[in-house]
Amino acid sequence: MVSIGLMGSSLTGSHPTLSGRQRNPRGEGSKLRSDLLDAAIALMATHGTIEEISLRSVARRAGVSPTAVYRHFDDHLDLLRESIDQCWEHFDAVIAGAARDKDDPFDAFRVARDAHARFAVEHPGPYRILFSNRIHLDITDVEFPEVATGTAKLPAFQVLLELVTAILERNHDRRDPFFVTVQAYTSIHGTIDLFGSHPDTPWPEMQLLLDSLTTAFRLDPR
Amino acid sequence: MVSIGLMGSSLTGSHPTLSGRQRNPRGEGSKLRSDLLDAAIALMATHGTIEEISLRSVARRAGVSPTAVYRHFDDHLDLLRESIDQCWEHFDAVIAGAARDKDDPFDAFRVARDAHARFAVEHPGPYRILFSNRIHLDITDVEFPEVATGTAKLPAFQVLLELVTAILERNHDRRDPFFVTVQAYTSIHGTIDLFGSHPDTPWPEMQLLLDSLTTAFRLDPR
DNA sequence: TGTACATCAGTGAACGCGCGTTCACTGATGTAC
DNA sequence: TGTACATCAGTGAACGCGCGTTCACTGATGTAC
Repeated sequence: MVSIGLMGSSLTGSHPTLSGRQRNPRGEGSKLRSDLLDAAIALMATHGTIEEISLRSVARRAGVSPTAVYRHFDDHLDLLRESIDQCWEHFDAVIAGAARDKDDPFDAFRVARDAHARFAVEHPGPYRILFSNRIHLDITDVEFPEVATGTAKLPAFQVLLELVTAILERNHDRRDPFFVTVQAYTSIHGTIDLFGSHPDTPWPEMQLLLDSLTTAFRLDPR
Repeated sequence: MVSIGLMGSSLTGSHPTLSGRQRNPRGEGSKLRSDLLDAAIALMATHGTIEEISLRSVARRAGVSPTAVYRHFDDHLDLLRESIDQCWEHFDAVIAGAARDKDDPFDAFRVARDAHARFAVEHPGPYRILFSNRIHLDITDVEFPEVATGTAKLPAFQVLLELVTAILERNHDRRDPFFVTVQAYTSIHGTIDLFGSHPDTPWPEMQLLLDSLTTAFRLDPR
């Protein structure tokens, strides 16, 4: 197993409704900040939509009054934004952590790919919030802007890109690594997303499907 | 072009805020029903999330008082459910309509695939609402249940399945048509979804990507 | 060593808002006699 | 042909709720003198 730094975090859903909370000692007020972020991420797990996560519900979950939130965040939106950033960090750490152990790029790719899928299966709420197609709609009064999408800062994608580059080199394959990575990345995501959105459809085994995609994109050793 | 039955529907975003509406004549009260569904779908286009579509906003959009909604729908949830069903019908009609014209299964597959992508690009809000991974979370008090997912009634998928079956037969390809269709379907969806959720990333041309996927899955004539 | 005070980590009441839903109603129009 | 009445397509006021945010506050704790 890999040290991914989210054991004990609320992503694992371990501590449910921490109430009976007592005031932080002097100088450690910023602990509430991370408690609130954890609470928000825990709520992602049960809601799967940012819009449903209210400031008050986060405060409630953290065992604190709504007004306390304003000591650490500008407003509701700021709280959500920071929570999502934290969630991305978890995700990226999982992918990068999984790949780090393997020397062989073929192994590393498979492991990273599976880590991506496992994250999505184990944390469907956060995954949905991170990835789910929140499109730029040309309206002016957007209350929930494109918090999740950020400009091209996709460390998990970068990891895959490096691995694919190494694989193509090993295979003396002249295809464009970026293009192939996009193929792989979108396929992995699409598989996960459709499995999640149509759970009643009798899909094939996900592992089988992921393997078949890797083969179709010629990312196996040849 | 294909007759897909959504010209003039609010999916096209044509009529903006129909107010100044006057009472339907006797016996035609059910016109309001479809007006309300149209209004709801129009709001999908600007919101991209069911949770943000309130009963009152739909009524407002249709130029009618909130209480009028109850003449045609049980409650808020019923209204949303029906709207989404209507939206699925639009989508399925687009895919089926696109494929119907072509005799050659290779052509038909490409056209259906592109129609899927075009729908997603042109109607990102509805597409997101239809497809976006609303996972079954094991909580009891779900206010917005799995309206979008329905059990395996995916006519658009069925269309692709038939085309892939025909293609494999033509190519004397012994692979399982269902499995290959899943590969193709998830890849198409994944591409669309990631393009939508990371619009700032400099992805390759979508058409290029879709073609490359078709090739990778060996769905071209050989 | 004692005490005044500043700082820190919060709380609690209150606000205006939009929401889903209820209830009693209005007023035009077709129909039975 | 005239009129009473039922039906239909809605309206408008009111409710209780949770929300984001504001404001003034509380009470424990460290620190300066």
